[in-house]
Amino acid sequence: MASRAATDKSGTEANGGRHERKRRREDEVLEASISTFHEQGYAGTSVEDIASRLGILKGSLYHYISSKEDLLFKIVSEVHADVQRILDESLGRTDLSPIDRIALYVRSQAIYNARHITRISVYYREVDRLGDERRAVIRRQRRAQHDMVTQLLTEGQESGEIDPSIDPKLTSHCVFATLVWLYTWYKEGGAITEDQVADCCVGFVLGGIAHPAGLPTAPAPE
Amino acid sequence: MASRAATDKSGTEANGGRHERKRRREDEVLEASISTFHEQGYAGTSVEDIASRLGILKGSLYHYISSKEDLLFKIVSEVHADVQRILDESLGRTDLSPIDRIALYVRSQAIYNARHITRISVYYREVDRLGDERRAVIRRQRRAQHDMVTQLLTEGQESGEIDPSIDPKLTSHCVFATLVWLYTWYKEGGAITEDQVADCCVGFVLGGIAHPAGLPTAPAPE
DNA sequence: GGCAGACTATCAAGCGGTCGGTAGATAAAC
DNA sequence: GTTTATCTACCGACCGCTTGATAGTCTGCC
Repeated sequence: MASRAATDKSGTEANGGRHERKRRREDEVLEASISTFHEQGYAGTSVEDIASRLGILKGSLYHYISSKEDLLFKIVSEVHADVQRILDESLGRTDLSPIDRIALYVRSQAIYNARHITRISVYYREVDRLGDERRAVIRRQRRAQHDMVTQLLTEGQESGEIDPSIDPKLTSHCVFATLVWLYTWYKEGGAITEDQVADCCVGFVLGGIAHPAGLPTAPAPE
Repeated sequence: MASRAATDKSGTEANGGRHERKRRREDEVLEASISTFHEQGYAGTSVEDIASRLGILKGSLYHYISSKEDLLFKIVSEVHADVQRILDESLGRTDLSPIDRIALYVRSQAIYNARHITRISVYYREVDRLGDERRAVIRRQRRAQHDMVTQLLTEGQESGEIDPSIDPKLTSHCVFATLVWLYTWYKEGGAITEDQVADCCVGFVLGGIAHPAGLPTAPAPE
């Protein structure tokens, strides 16, 4: 749904491509895992839970997977690739100004997140359940993404579009926050459309980084 | 630390108040649970893990707790009370304008979150592990908090301080996002101070909701 | 008839939780 | 001031159940 397009490479058959069907089943396994991990959490999900969702028994599921953690890693990797693609596509638009690139990125990512709540939720909540090495890999990749946004903010400051007084590193965390947090409150198929959500996020982020228009200084607490 | 003040009600003894010592131990149990839940997640934490952290055996820990879920509920309730207090204190400042109240709230909550990363992390990540009824209670309380911020944003729109084109309901989610997401990236005791974090959050949020043409008193160029 | 895909049976480990028991401090009784 | 009773905090073994994972068997499609 989210990542792979239907690239039929079987020459003769109409539907029953060998590898095609196997790949489709593997996608179903992944999909079932994502839903279950989303609902119950990784540690709270048993392999049997996933198997039940697929209508098979636990032992049968091991025909497709090598371990539970492997499953999580596959999910996280796949989502990461999606997120990276969105980031690359937006930041690669050198025909746009920095702030327009940010707007494009926020909009694209917001819509993706609204459309794939379960994936994003698992991607951000369950990384720590991976083994040490794999977790380190993901963390490094994520830091790279953070650096890309930070760099973009810095460019915007240099070009005079973005408030020069903000800290790009800290602020990019706020940008991610706005986007990621969607998974906790947005309901697919509800009254709020993806576009409304995207508009809200874009407006919030752009306002948060734009040149100050004489904002009031916050009073100190207490 | 976060919630209870030291109210010594033992009349005669200097230190060894009976109930005082028991209460202190209960706090240690809670503290150890918070740390372990934060590091390993609720489902990934065994009761034995917590007991080990306290230097006792699992069976002994049940002298203080009635169940694992009870422990989580106690933590969540305690943190919720803290968060509610911050919200009440900020929104109760009727001497301040709506936008100043928001700024105060964001600053107070940001500092609290930066100071209590582990608590906030557990509070927001592990609610779903509670039983149905308890989860419903917390969810209802949280929605009430959300409504309070939404209401405040609406007031700000009416008073002309806040961009009338934004959706208060959606935007308050963004405000919470900025604050809560802190637990994923801020490190206590690092190079970044709590004040820097708070400044960043306040700036980001105020920018994200401010009137696009600037404040009535300080109109912006462009 | 070969093989993918499902089932059955089983394992060792770990889980939350219970229970009988005890060492030591405290407090009351004599 | 010694004995007796009570309480707190903890131990360590155990129960019933679930877990992730493995191995062997059956079945039906190409």
